[in-house]
Amino acid sequence: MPELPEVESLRRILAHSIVGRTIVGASVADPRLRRAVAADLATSIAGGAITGVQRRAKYLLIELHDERLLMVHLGMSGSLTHRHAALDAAGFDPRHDHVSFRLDDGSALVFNDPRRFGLMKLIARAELAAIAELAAIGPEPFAREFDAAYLWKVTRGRATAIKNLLMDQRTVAGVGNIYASEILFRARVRPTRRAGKVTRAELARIATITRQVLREAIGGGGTTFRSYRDSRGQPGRYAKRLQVYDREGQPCGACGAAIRAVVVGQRSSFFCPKCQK
DNA sequence: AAACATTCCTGCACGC
DNA sequence: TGCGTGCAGGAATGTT
Repeated sequence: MPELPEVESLRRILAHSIVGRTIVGASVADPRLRRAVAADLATSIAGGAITGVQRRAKYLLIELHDERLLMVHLGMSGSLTHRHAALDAAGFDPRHDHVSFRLDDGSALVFNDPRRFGLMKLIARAELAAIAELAAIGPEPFAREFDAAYLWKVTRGRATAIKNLLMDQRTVAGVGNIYASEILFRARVRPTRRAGKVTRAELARIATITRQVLREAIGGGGTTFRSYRDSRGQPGRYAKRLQVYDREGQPCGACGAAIRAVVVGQRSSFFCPKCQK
């Protein structure tokens, strides 16, 4: 489910709700995620005081007082909800609540992931840069270095579709299937265009618009297409503002032509055949 | 019942 | 030949 805006929305909420709390205990009901949750996670994390919540690409990094970080990826269907015990025997999902952290105020932080494509592990801050999942990830879209010149450099000579490259985390961090279609629509570039053939002016638009779309989506609390919920169980409000994603056959808001769907790199993609070249 | 918000791995083709 | 890189396709899995 989550791309950068969803993870960032989650981060902002958690930064208010769990920083200052201490993890007093944890339990792993099912360790079988994308990679198995370490057997000692529950015992190792107990006593950890939460000092901050950061994000890198689509990874959430929960900082502990002892220079360790709990690294969480939500995969396709994961969620991290902050539950207040009194409210909530009802919200318990025995099938997919895989990992729970008990906090010192009686609340719980629960990782739920039906498809189990997610990831959860405890790492030392010092090894952050060397973590395999993060090492090859490209610049954050809001970083200075992500600009037209950078995109020019990484797209030249590349035969793959521009949408594939935009979704490749090595190119830029955090863009996934929904926002890639939205960005290319606003930049007026077809998702199928060979990356090496995209012009300098178009790349400049893509860089600017990537930031714009992601910023707006964060402002809307992210997009709920099917199942995304934030840590309070709320859906994102940005879905109603999507202009092409999942809108095959509907009129383009700019020109009225019917939105088309194509498969690019095995992912469904949407575009306006008239506005996007 | 086909499709799905992600990532990782494999195998093949190509160039030096 | 051998090696590195780019690219396509498949797999992991449960839900709607």
